[in-house]
Amino acid sequence: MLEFIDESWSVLPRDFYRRHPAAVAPELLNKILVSADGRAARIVEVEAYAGSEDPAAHSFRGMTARNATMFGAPGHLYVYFTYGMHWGSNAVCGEVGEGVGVLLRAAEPLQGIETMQLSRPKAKRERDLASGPGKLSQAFAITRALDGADLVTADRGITIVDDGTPPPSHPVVGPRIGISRAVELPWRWHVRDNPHVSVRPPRKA
DNA sequence: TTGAGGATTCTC
DNA sequence: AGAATCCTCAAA
Repeated sequence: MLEFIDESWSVLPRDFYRRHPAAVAPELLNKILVSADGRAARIVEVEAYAGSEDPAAHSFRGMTARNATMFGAPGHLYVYFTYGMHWGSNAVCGEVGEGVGVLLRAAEPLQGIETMQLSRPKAKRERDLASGPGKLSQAFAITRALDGADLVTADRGITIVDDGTPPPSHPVVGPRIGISRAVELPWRWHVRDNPHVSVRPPRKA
């Protein structure tokens, strides 16, 4: 099921994910999310969610029907639904039972851009395609059907690869977005000055 | 069974 | 700044 991966790309191995999400998250920057139908986008913004130690995590109060995937093996995709209309995509991290992961918040489209545009009819510009967790999921047509997909074996046609681009040496680090608890933890990382991150720099006064 | 709130996006 | 929109889960 890995025929759709470029020869020069290497799929991230299971052990890459088998760590604390705050360690995995910054290393996911500059990796590439790839789907079997030709979509590819460089990950430029991520957030860590740390299970029972993190009041902002879906998994903070233990396993439920919704977050069960988070408590499974690392390297799988945890997909959640929120605000009555949006999907969010995470890479499960840590060990089985920990309920930790990294939210993929934004990506820079590289391939299959026309397909992404079809999935995101409201996007006016390329930087609107995946510059937010809901947009990223929509650009890749990620819904509940992909919850639990194995990113390492690409069993459902989605994976994350390394094309040799290292993570940024000095990513921008700061508090997470859209949460009401544990707002102080600096668990959001993004590529500096990248126009595809979810929060645009404020215009100069 | 109920209802409050949500790891957001879009438009005004 | 406010609406959209419906799933989820804790509580009763």
